[in-house]
Amino acid sequence: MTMDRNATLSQQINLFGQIMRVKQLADNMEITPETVRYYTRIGILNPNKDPTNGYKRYGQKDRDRLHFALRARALGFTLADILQIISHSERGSSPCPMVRKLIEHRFAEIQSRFQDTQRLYRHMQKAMKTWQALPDEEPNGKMICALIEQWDKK
Amino acid sequence: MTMDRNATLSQQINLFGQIMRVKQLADNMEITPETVRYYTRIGILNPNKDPTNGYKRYGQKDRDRLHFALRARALGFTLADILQIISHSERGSSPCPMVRKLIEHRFAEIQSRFQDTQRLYRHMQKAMKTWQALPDEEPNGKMICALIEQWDKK
DNA sequence: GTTTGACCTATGTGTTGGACACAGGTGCAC
DNA sequence: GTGCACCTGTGTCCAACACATAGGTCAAAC
Repeated sequence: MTMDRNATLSQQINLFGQIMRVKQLADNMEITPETVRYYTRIGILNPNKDPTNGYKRYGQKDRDRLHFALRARALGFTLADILQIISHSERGSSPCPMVRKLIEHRFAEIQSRFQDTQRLYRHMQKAMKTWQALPDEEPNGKMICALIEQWDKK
Repeated sequence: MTMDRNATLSQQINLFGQIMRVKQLADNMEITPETVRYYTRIGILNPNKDPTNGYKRYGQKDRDRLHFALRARALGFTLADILQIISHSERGSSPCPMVRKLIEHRFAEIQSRFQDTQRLYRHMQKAMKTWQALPDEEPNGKMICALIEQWDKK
């Protein structure tokens, strides 16, 4: 009954109701339309199509999925993980046990990434301090940049 | 004498001399041949070619460049940075002032990456703790995975 | 002398999570 | 009826490689 396709009106109504188009959904979730399109391409969202113009129509289910996806991503899951979780839950059983396993795995990854970045960060900090004192030098056939070449071995 | 357990005679001689082939250089620098090939493709290395078989021949200059590149990369420079530094130094002037500017830039990047990763890391840590206590639940049309959906709003 | 196996070549594709460009169609307020 | 924002599909690009394919080369073992 509230399904008219008068755009101005339906845009407002759809905020409470059923169907959104790309930009509207994107704005609503505070992401870009590109991201919505991308998630649609890889199957996280699957809108049906307005037969009159081919525009994608996103319903409540898509909003739920997108909402879930954005939270999961913020927790370190990959889009592939998310896809897997969704299709698992689609088949009726709880994906939570899988999620528990997945998060342990991702956690280990993030941890090692964190440590790598931390090492790099400290390395750069130290290098910057050392360099304050060092003079610039011309390249001399053996060295390309004195600052980097003379940085301590490993 | 006992340089490389599997090396042929000519390979051993070349370790003291001028010319190496891909794998030899890779082993020597402890990276993969793929990386050597990649750096060659993008111009960080430029070997000449053995006219008899088309094999790439890496000389001392390539070794210097690769050595430099690996150190610079470990300090957070991108390969594009490295390429720029090398070509700058090739033109005779010291790239050091450029390097100083570049590192400041990269440092800021690493710092923000570091903080992002750190946030994510703590976020996951907290989530994992919370989840220990939570029960698994079946998906119920509105929720896909209770663990993630009920995770606190940002 | 041939076969094995490790190496080499060039080229192309896949990875992650989108961003951006393009060419053209649609919707709607003015 | 014009202009603008939006939509469509397709394709390319980013970083830093890894991996696959198909074929050529080389030294040594049989």
